[in-house]
Amino acid sequence: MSAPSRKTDVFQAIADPTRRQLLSMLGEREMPVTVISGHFPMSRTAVSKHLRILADAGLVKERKIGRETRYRLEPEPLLELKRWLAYYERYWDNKLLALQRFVEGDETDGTITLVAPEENSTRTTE
Amino acid sequence: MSAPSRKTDVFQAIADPTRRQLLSMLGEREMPVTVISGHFPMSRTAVSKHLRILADAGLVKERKIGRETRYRLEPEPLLELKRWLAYYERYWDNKLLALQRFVEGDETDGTITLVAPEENSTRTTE
DNA sequence: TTGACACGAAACCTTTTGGTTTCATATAAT
DNA sequence: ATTATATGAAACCAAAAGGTTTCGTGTCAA
Repeated sequence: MSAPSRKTDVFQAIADPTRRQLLSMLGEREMPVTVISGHFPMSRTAVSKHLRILADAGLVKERKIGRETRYRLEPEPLLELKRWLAYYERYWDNKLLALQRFVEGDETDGTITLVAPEENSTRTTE
Repeated sequence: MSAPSRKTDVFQAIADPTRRQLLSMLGEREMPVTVISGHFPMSRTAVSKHLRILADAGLVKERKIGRETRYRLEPEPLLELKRWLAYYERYWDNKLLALQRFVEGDETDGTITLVAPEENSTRTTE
């Protein structure tokens, strides 16, 4: 059970450039919101909302220290991305693609059936 | 130049579950729009728009055959994702994280400075 | 105990997204 | 020629995303 019913999809979470920047920033060290938001051209509240989305995806963890809340990277959910990507690795040596395109040369149904992960097994949004 | 100024961001392109499904479907074989859209609970036009977004991200290639347009997977842009992800691999053996958290034990500025890729080098949206 | 600070929640606004239906055009089939 | 098929473009719409400002609450400092 590597995807423990997270509220937000990892793919969705990393789609936003600001959030990717947040991740790389929090990978370096744990940081409180005000400090983090100092690095962005938007309001603290906006950054806070991005952090919430990342937290909902399990990509960051929060920890309260006195009056401040510190966030840090939680890389684990990225494994889902890694697994997804791993499926496509097989296309990177173009042999398989070359074969397929050869087969596709004629109109018939190709009969090759390999099933990709995701969308059938990784239904987190439900 | 692995990111030849694509119109759409790869991260953005794969954020949508329908589009991920499209990719896995087109990885198997080249297919015309009507056939593809038969597998989805939405209109052909909607699927067509998703295909356009994928094409703008370089993730699919189109090829006209008579009156039909066939689409197929173009995996290359996924390498950007792979590179991005590779950066975070270093966190998966938790040694680095453990070290950081140890350092973070006190309040001082940590001095550890490793720069993540993305957001500085990979500015496609501009 | 009075301020100042750190933060999230709420209400609100604008732009983007994901979808629809309708229409135009190119190609194939009769 | 005429009709049917395959597809994209356009106009439109509702909901989601990404922001903002304002307000309330908890915590630290004087």
